Amino acid sequence: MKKKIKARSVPFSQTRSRHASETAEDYVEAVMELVEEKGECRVLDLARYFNVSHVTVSRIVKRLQDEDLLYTKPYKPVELTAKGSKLAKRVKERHLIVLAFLTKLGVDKANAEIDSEGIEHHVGSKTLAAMKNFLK
Amino acid sequence: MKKKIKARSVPFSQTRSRHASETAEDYVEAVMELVEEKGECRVLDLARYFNVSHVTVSRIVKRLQDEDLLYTKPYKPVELTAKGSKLAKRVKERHLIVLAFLTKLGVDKANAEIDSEGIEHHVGSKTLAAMKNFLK
DNA sequence: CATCATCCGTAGCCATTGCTACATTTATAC
DNA sequence: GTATAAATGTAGCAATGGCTACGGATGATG
Ligand SMILES: [Mn+2]
Ligand SMILES: [Mn+2]
Ligand SMILES: [Mn+2]
Ligand SMILES: [Mn+2]
Repeated sequence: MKKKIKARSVPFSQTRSRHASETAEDYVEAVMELVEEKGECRVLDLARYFNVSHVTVSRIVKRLQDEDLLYTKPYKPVELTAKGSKLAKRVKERHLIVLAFLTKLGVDKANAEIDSEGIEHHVGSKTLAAMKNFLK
Repeated sequence: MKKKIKARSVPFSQTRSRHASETAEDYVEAVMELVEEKGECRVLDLARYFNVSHVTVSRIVKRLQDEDLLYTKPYKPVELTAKGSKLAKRVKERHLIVLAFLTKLGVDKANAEIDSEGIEHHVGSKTLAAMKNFLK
């Protein structure tokens, strides 16, 4: 009889799917923060924020506008749509929970900020609930 | 005076860098596990493991061979190099710690397996140490 | 209002990771 | 040994997200 190989395809498929939404999540969160801090969010603000070129930002903003998450016009600031704003709030809340969780776990601020920026996108509802519970 | 925008580029740069190593990490870990479980690791084993086509696997194996992590010849099994084996052990150990950590935190097995597959690549040495400490 | 610096768009390149379709090699069955 | 099945390779396409180079638009300065 053939040896059974443990099915591991589900976690990998889920991880790929999460990576596919990662850019959208980071961008709407960034736009929300930049609008709060500066009053408006320009392409170059996002480029500096993410440390990428303005070309990369411009193309991604266009795609997210097609997905109805962002709104902009040529040479105008980038704004959140209603859908984008809703997503941004969810994403930011999750990010803050992950950051607070790592901090309470004993990770220093700098490393908690670095690691939470990646971890946030891989935290499902069950894990998020467990983190919230730990924080109480 | 212009409002100071908090510098957030470091976490994003680090996250991009971690994503760039993610495929290599997952592949060497998979090869190690498949060799352990089946005796050898074929291209199609990896395709089923990751739930991607054999073409995707074949191209990635070629790249990782160039990076001296894997070794193979046409129509032959895929093997780990010394460098790949060393990386696989580190990666698998980290993965197991993250999985055990989530489980101890109260996350069910299925979700812990899904989330840990993505989270593992964003856990730095400080966070890993904090998780290990929590497990004690 | 003319100039200049800044911001932004476009063209075009690359790497990575997905895919289907088809060709070839290897292993299995008869 | 030959036919068939399975595994692997190759060709070629798409989406995403990096980049540089260049040119046009916008806004500030004088
Ligand atoms: Mn993030
Ligand atoms: Mn974030
Ligand atoms: Mn993984
Ligand atoms: Mn990730």
